[in-house]
Amino acid sequence: MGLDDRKLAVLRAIVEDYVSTQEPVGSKALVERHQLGVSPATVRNDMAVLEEEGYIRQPHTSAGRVPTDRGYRLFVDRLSRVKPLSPAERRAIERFLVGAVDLDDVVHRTVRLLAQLTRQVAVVQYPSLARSSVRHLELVPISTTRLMLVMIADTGRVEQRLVELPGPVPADDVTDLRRLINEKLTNARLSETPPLVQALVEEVPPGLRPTMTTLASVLLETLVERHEERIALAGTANLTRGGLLDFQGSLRPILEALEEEVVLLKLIGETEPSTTRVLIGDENEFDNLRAASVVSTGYGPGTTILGGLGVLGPTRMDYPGNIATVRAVARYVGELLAQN
Amino acid sequence: MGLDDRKLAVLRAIVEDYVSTQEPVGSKALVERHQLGVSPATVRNDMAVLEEEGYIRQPHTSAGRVPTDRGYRLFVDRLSRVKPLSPAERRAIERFLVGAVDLDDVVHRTVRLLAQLTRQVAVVQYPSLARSSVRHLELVPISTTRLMLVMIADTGRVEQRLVELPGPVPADDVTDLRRLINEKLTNARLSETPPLVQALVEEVPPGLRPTMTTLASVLLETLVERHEERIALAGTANLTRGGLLDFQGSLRPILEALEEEVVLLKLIGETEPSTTRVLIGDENEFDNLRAASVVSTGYGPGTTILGGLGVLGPTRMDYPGNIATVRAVARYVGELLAQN
DNA sequence: ACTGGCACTCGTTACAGTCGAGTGCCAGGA
DNA sequence: TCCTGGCACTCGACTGTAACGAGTGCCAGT
Repeated sequence: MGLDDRKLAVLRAIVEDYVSTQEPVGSKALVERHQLGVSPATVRNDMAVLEEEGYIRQPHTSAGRVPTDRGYRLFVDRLSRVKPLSPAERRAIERFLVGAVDLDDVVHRTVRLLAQLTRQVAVVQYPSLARSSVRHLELVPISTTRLMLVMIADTGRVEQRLVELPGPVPADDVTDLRRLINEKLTNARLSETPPLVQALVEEVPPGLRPTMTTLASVLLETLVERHEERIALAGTANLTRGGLLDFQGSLRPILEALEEEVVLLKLIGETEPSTTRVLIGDENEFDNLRAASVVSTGYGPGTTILGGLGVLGPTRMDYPGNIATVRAVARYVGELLAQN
Repeated sequence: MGLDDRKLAVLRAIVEDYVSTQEPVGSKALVERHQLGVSPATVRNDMAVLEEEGYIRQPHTSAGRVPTDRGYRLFVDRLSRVKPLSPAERRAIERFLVGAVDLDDVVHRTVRLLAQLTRQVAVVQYPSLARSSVRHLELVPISTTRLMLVMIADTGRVEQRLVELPGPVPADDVTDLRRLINEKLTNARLSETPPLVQALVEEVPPGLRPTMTTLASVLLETLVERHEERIALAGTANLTRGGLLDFQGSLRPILEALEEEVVLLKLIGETEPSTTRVLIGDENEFDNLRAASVVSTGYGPGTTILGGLGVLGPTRMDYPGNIATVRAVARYVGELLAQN
């Protein structure tokens, strides 16, 4: 449909103004604040077309225009100019992330940083187990019939499980098992371990067979089935900015969605390498989040993606700014993990 | 002063009605809904006294009465009757907590359970490190100059830290160190470890002295200084119940407070053994939480207190019910940890 | 193709009036 | 002495009306 350059410029101006003022924007205000070079009347005609095409709408007959989800989509795809981070922001990122002592610390600092910079709700997924490798497996005897299985991933993530053995196992055997398991599994990708674990059961001396079988089932559970991805969240208080105009007056559905890890994972976890994904309002598959937008991307050392991170806020958000920030933070975190 | 039995009964009735209806309660409605045996006029006189004493107040001249923080306090201390849990609730608790596979799981299930039963925001502190003992310390070689130190506490909590060694250390020495450290520290209370760690440095053969010194400082940091208590939260969506009448219209300060772990720890972490603490509105030391109440208690196996748990909600909350629930959940969690 | 002008819409605000829940007080009765 | 019924009063909530103004759509003119 005929959307000439000026009409696109008008849409861009409407989005930018509405995002910053939070109020429906009218034709007069528009020509005053942007150099469009035409009169309000002309702008009104353009607006009428934009409305017909579904990019903007009028809350009330006598009010200005507001972008629709479709309008934001067009804005994000074709109209927004990249907004480079300010030096202050770059400095903030570095200052914030330097000095993290362990993985938990990195994730916590990252999520807080994101929330602070974007003034939105920030979500960071812990490095996904499925995509990492085994650095070391440790068997710690608790009693003669109980072991603590500790798995250390190359990302620094640590998982542990208590194992009830079928019968008493002497310390020497535990040592043997530990050696055997580490020989076979160290450096293996977690997603590739199941056949290796199966093979382990076969290789073990007959006396240890029952013990190894028990261990194997726990191993599989810990390494693979238990995809319990962890998530960190920060900045929920930012949801209350903008009075209750955003989110049509009720934070309830948003808060509910934020409590479901499954939902958050779907939102930020399914990212293709080096893309920044933007989900606007309706595009979201969860009813509770129809009034929200999500900007997310993957992070990891180099080109590997270990997890996702992103921000969630009202559809009326600063897309260019948030996209830039999310990307920058993801890159810094990736570098940090690479040093590990 | 003279608060005779009937005046107290009136106060109790006001609290109960206000909590359930969320609306200022008038004298007429009171006599209708409770068997007070007197006329509205009499109740009005009593109300006048209660107001003078600061237990209730009138939002507007022509409205009913609402309890003040002081009124709730009196209610909690002297007027509320214990509300036994319903069988359904008991069943819910058991069903919910059975089947937890590890500590993380226990804590997560507990906090969700609490939120669901009380319909408030639930907070659960992870078993405090300071109060637990060392079950095992593991040294995992990552490279010749790097170790992963893993500490397993008797509560099932696991902490790990990466250690950069001053120089390469052969595997045999690592084994020796592991044995030595475990000999001295296993079963020690974390709060009592510092002198033991110091002693360790002296006992080690001179060749391992520098390595042990490095290890010691990380150990101290991990075991003692790094009091990084962890917290789980659930049910924030419950804050939006009761429209925006509670919390004087703005969730902001509450949400901000809930993001500060320090604040939460102060709220639920400082509990004396087997007491249930109730903080009502003003009594709270944080300005952000002036409009909220907190019911909290400690939990742990037997009489030891390993951490705190509780709920946070509007001052207008069902104190007897929440107190009963918090206590019951704490007891069940304690039993669960004892089995460990 | 753009612009100025004009009639129109409709949400917002202000104001006045009514209604009613709830109160305080008082005089009378157990 | 304590309780009760009655009564005047207060004041927030709601309703209806009117004025205002931001913003629009349309049209005729350049």
